Amino acid sequence: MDVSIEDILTAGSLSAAPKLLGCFLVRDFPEGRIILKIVETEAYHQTDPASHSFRGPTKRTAPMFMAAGTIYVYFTYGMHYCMNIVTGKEGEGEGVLLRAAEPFEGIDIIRRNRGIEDIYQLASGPGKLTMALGITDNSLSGQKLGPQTIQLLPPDKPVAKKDIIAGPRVGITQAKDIPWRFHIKNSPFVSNQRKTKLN
DNA sequence: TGAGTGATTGACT
DNA sequence: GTCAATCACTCAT
Repeated sequence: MDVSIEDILTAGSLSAAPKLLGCFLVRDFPEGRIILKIVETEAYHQTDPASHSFRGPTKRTAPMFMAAGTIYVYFTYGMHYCMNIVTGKEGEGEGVLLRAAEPFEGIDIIRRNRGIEDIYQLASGPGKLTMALGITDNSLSGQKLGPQTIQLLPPDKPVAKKDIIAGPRVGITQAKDIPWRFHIKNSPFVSNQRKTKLN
């Protein structure tokens, strides 16, 4: 079964988020190539009040309304960047937040980007993930995935459905039956969830 | 024009 | 387990 990245992304965020698990993020540095395997994602949709796109496009969120495959980087909490991949059709304001990844190749370079050694801490959170990828500003926001930026490659073998955990977020009133958050079962690389209210 | 907010992290108790 | 740091962006005056 051959599923292209394009097929995954154009299907919409709720469909794309679980399918992006196991995909690889590739970025080339002068020192070499780094590869990270996505282990945790979160879907965002214009109908989600928590989504940046909820109130329509602004100067900051404009990339989220661009074509599928566009990178949307935003700055938050005064110190952290988060990376989204735009999904769905142009103008829909859908995206998938990359929350955590497993270092796969170029670990030395990732360690240098992060400034720490612990492999389980290299990309186990949205802010850490961007840092591991060498994202230190929002210059990638609005650009397309690709060799000049960051490449997204399909999984070597698709993640089995039984190994994907879907967790609905709490605290939202709309579409609360839809699970927005996905991660790979038993992966030690998923983000630290101490702060999430998963009662 | 200014106050409030937040899809987090890491340091400290 | 608790809390401060820090700033772009939004919304309300």
